[in-house]
Amino acid sequence: MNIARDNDGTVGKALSALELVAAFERPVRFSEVLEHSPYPKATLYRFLQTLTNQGLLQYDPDQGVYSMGMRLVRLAHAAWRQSSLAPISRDVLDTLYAQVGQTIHLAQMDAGQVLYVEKRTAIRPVEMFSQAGKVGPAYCTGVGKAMLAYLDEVTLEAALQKQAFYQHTQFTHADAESLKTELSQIQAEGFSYDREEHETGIICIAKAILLKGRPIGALSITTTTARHSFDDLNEWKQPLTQAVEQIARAAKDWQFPTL
Amino acid sequence: MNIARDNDGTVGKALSALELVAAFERPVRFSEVLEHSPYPKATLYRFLQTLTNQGLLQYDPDQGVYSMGMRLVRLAHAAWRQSSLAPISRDVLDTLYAQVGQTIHLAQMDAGQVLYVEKRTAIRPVEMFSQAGKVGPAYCTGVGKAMLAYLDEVTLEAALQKQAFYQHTQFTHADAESLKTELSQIQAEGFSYDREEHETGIICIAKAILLKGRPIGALSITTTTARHSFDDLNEWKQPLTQAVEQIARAAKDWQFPTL
DNA sequence: CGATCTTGTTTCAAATAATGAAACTTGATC
DNA sequence: GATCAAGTTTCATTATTTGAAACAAGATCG
Repeated sequence: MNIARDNDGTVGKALSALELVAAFERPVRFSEVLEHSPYPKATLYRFLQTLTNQGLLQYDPDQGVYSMGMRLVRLAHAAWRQSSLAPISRDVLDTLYAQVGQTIHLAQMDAGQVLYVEKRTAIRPVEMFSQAGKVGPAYCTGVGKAMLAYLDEVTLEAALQKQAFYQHTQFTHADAESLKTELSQIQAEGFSYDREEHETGIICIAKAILLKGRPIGALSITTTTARHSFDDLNEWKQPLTQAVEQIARAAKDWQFPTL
Repeated sequence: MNIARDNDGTVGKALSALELVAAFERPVRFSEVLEHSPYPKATLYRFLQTLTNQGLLQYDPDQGVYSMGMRLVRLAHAAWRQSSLAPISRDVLDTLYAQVGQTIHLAQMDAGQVLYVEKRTAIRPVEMFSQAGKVGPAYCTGVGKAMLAYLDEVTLEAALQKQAFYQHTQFTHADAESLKTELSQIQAEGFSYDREEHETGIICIAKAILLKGRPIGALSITTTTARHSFDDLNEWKQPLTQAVEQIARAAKDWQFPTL
């Protein structure tokens, strides 16, 4: 396995064109995509045409705009069911939420980023894809750091390359060195914390879900500085650990794919 | 735009290989995929490799199995947000659910099939991707028939080609002719019904969501024969119509992509 | 223990598909 | 009616894909 190159011929290029459209987060004209594209006009044009034929994009002839296609939703449903931790963690999350009454996130690693696959919140019970499928940074979230802490040397380096180290708050790690120091601490301690590193006032405690020593996901309990102190977070260690262990056990049985 | 061919060169073939894996609904060995594949060994092998590199598939070296990749979930999140009716329909569905207290489905058309993008149920409030992304047949569901009824001649014929006409119950339409007769009736009436055509004991009333005369989705209220009669369904005509109109209005503002 | 499958991976010349500069079409704008 | 911008098509060149066959690595068996 190479160091994640996008040298996958036509398929790789077409997918990068798809990402180009996705990045806009709204329907886009051909010319807009072209501006952000490394491909010549005719080439990009054919990519978008192919992607549209394939249902990965949708084309609105009235407005002349492309948007993301619904076939992706169908495919993601299959992905979510067969290789996310979410389906097997449902009951565990329900129980944990009943115990702690705080926002809970279940995340997995994807291309160096944190991908949320399930969530429990009081505010709005049903939010579907608006929650699952969301991505976040790894270097400044509880779940992200929890998973990074258990990656092997090679995978970790690859993941660190992809971190932006954008200074979200004054507490955000500024570089890989600073982050690495905390990672070894997390591994020793078994718990990861977000101390307002991503958003001011938001703190969390997280723990990695391990399968054969490799992190297959992470679970976090989130709160605010207004309601809880850093020390309060530790009171959830026990229920969090229990939930993580239950998910790990379920994953082992369900021959879960390792990363 | 051609009649939806999969003559999209390498990209089309690679995606059909992806669908092949998706169809298993579980992690699969290379040889299992090969058995169901029209491609020669080496070709399929390279497809799976490329798809894995691209994160559309995941490969577990321990078990030697491929499963669907998490990149799909990330992409689908973008698709769901920018081109599904779900985000703009959230409040409308909440209101409708509060009014009728029955299971509600919001669906769109994808490749001749019904794709559910949002749902409200009493049983389990949060189910995420296990609900959204699900697909169902068009010819024997309320939402499916509602949308089919408003398709133009050409698109309808293409869609009808893709219907299986599997006899789920004794009430299921057996062929395109029988279905077409009902479609014109639905168009005249404005409402579509599922009279135990998909599952015994399950009935629903549905209505298409139109934008510029074209169906961009459909909304349905489902119940059981145990609790309601066919006539009872008509009591929901008013709230259903109101909800459909609200969604249509929201879609118009948000320059929603037409199918 | 060596022979024989079975499954997965690589090779390489031939076949095919992708590429992109440029020409062309369409429709809007001045 | 001339000019400009956006989108689409063409076609010779170039690069990628293709797949039969050889190869490797385990399993299974006599």
